[in-house]
Amino acid sequence: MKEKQMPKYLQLKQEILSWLHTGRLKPNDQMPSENEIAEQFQMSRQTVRQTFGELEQEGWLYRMQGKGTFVSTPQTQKSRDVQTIGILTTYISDYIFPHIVRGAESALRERGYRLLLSSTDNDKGKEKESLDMMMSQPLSGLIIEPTKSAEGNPNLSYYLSLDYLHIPYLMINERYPEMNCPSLVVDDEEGGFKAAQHLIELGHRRIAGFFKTDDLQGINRLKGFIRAHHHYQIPLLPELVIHYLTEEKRQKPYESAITMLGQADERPTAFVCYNDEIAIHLLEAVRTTSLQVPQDISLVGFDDSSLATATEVKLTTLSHPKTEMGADAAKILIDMIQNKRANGSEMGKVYKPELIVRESTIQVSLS
Amino acid sequence: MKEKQMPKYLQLKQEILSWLHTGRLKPNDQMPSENEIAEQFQMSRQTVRQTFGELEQEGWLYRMQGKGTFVSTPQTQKSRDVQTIGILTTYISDYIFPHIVRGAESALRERGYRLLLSSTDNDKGKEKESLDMMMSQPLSGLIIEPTKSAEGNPNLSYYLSLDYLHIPYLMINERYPEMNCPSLVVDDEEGGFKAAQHLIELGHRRIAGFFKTDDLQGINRLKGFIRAHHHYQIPLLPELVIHYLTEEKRQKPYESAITMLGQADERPTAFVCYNDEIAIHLLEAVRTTSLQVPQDISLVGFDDSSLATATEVKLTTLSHPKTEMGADAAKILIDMIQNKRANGSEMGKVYKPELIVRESTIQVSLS
DNA sequence: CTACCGTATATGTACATACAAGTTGAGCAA
DNA sequence: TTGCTCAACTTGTATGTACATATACGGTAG
Repeated sequence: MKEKQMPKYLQLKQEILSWLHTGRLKPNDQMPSENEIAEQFQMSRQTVRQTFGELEQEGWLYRMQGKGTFVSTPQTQKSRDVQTIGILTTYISDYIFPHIVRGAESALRERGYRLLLSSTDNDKGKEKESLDMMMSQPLSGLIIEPTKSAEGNPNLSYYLSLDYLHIPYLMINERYPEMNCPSLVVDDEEGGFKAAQHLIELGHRRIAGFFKTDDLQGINRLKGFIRAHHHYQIPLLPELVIHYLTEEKRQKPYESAITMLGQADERPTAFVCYNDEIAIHLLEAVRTTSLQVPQDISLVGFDDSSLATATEVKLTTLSHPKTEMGADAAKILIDMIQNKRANGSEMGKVYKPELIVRESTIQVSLS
Repeated sequence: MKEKQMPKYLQLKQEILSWLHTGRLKPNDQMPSENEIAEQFQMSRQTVRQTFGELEQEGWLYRMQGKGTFVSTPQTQKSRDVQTIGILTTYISDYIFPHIVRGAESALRERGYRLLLSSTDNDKGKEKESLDMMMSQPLSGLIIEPTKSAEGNPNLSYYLSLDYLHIPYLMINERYPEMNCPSLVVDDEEGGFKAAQHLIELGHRRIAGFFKTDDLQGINRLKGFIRAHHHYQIPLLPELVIHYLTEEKRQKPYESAITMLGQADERPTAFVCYNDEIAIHLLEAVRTTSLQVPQDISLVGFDDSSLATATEVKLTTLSHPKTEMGADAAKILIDMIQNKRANGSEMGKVYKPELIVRESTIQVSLS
């Protein structure tokens, strides 16, 4: 009797599970009563109860006092094959993130994955919290848009624990060389270059730049902006380069622009803006003076957001993959999950931004 | 002895859980043996086993045959109490939904819940799919923004299964009287009324309305628009009321507006638009003629989105709670979960939209 | 027909006992 | 000291009983 190795209550469990799997018992069927089973299998009712107790815990059965024991409905039992993927983003509602999330969501849904969403509000503490909550239940993969990237990677050690748990992850909008994961980024340096190049080719020589410098995105755009000046051998005037922090975005660029526009003799003829939001903001600033866009000031934004075409003067801007990036992230992550390639920084992608010329930039009058 | 209502094995469970929470027992501490507990609490060893069994199932304890019973390490135990809540929305990236999601997400995260997000793209089939995937693992609650509401509730039977599973849910932006759940809605009829009222009080008499009529939101706004005309005894000209479907939103309102503006003698003096997006669109339409906003045409939008202030002429519009609504939905849902009130349509909320007067509406010249 | 009351039967709680099986450490023998 | 046995613990399995409590159903009084 080799089967004796398995305790009776487990043998009974196997037997009942086979009834369920073979369809001998269907959802909502009533089980034989505890006493019936006990008699049939020549065991005591308490042992049957032990078996039923485990099967109830695992969701196969449910019991109703006075009525009997029943088989659970399928959705409660076979919950196994849907996997979950998390997205950790900085600001859910701002700007272009909804488009990224949308791209990822639809790609995931098509492939039968669920999406967990959490935002960090660019707060390291919240980032840790969010990671904790996400990993509280089985997670198949994670898409991360990191927090405050220009200051390094605060939760690095935390992300490394993902490696330990063999949870594949990738990063969007940012790349950390020290982390061995794919990253999907826009070549912001190229974007900054193209923005400045476009204006220079239109004859502009005094170009102001407004860049948020507490994330790598802003710093890279600024780098490209500077490189274009060097490349075309245009002197870059320090007083025309404004950098600001996230907290200052409502005031500093606006006020700096007003100040610049007040100096009639050394006034810039074009603005390159960190993104469309700031561009719209500076468009306002220009309007408060007697100057006009694009006649007096040409304006270039970034990201090709919905704001860019909402204005009367449609913004010239640089494209951002948005939805495509989200969808790509989802696809690559699923590929990593299915092929068990938990690392693979070679799977990343770099998107080249395209210049979209609209109405906010014109040839400068050669006087 | 009122406490006698609770079975002994549950009383013991509470007691032991309190030991864990107060730190009297720390992770990896050894528990007293089953016999010791049995003697201390004057109960049989079997009863203690029943308690220990549940606590082990729930991850608080682990047992080693021959050695004893021990307290689990934190990561193993508290993985239990993170619950998941789903949001089912029509379009993730459009317009105001990101703000709703953001409000809900931050309220949920504060309270230790995770957020599952899924969008339906206003497709009944996808709605069913999304529901399936969401419920494939334990779900504590669901926030639903229903699909195509003006045509009835296609997946009604599906939602009723939520009742059966005792999953609390609520609806936002829409109310179905036949469903016994709370709903958070904006009083769109009131909004439509206020928009028209504002223009009427500014002296406008020929007011055109553009309404999307394949959801209740649009129909209610239209209702309010009509009611205002009746209330002020202004004749409502049928040719000035345009209704369109979601698929037509890019062409029909725009073209209708152009046509209207072409008729010099019977030209309307104001537009009420279904939302800010259409308002911006019609602002474009006006610009293509030689007319101006607000001098020739006053314009009222809906929802107070970011688009409303992106334009040169800031839009007069009606407020929408957005973030607040998302946060409220999350709070109410958590309340329902914690108080086991699976039904409770009385917990809903109706938001009164406020008129936000900006630059796109002016007093009509009394000629 | 309705309201009420048993009865039968189901699960829920509680206790007692017995033995199996794994762990530990004391104590003894080589 | 080393290696062994064995007693004394632990948890695991199994069975027995008893009573509480919820449900369904049939019969009876009104």
